[in-house]
Amino acid sequence: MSADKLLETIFAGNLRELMVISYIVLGNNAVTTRYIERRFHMPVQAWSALYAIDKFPGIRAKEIRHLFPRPQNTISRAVSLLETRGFIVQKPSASDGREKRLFTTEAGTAVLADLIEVSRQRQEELLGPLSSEERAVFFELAQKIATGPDLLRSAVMRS
Amino acid sequence: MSADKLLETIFAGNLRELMVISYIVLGNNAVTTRYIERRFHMPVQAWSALYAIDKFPGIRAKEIRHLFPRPQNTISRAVSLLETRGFIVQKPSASDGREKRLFTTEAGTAVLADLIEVSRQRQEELLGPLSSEERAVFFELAQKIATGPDLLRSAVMRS
DNA sequence: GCCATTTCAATCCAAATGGATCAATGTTGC
DNA sequence: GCAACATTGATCCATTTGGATTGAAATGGC
Repeated sequence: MSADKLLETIFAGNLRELMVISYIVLGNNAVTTRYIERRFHMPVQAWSALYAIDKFPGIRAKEIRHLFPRPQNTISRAVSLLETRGFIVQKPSASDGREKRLFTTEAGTAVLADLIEVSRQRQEELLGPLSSEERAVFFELAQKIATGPDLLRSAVMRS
Repeated sequence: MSADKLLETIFAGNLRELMVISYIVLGNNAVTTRYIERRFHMPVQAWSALYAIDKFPGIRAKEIRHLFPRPQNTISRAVSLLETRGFIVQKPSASDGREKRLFTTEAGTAVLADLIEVSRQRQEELLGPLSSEERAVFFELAQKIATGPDLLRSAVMRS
């Protein structure tokens, strides 16, 4: 059966919304992850962390998790990698000795500019099928889902 | 800074669409993946494969990749796990000795029913913030993105 | 002030991942 | 018909992952 036919059937089932989201993300990740690793020699979570640190100078590692919900040690390693590369510096927090405040360096800002530009282009490509009105609607609805009460905590799938 | 404030800022940036999609998926995966592993003792890609095999009896391993774009060996291992568990059987294709046609067993169908039910409930939970009209629009737009020409092949991020 | 508890981030290590290779089978060109 | 090439799916193995633990620092109860 052709790929199109397979997709059409899956996207007509009960789980269509989960399926379509999963498909978009698996498909996009295959492209994006490999590219970023090849060109920038860092895992995606490192660039995510760099983006967060640049947007919020002085952010703490644990706060990055609020933006990119990944395991704690993943962030820890990403931060450590960014520091090794000289893209960020860590300054112990004045108010709490356990915390480290994170800041981008000039080198970090420079590499981030490239990362952002290529990501922005990729975003245009990905959303190419939508008109600008559709795109705005899509974002609005996705934001509602993202900020909904049950995204991170499920009653159905409670652990 | 509060988690809400952080998100608000990120969702106001240039990369807002990528950020919101990434946030939804990372957040949902943290919940879903752990639950499925604990309750069903299988990785997510195994249940995806089971779902595909049940929807398309006789599907080949390579075709599953069209539905769930994962590395080939990931599918291969998932299929092997499902067979070990007795959830599927493999029958060598009559027309091509390399191919194996995949079929669910009764045990496979039974466990899949539970998986589908809990996934459907999770889907309702996740999409709870949307009205049914919004939900239909969201799906339609997501499907456009999913079936767009550049999802799996990027000009910007060509490897 | 002191001990128990909590919180932050680093590290440990068993398990999973995925790019690369391989073996088996099919297809093509001649 | 056969040699070169392509395709399917399994396996290899170096790297990554993430749950669990640890260590260090802060907080709370009394």
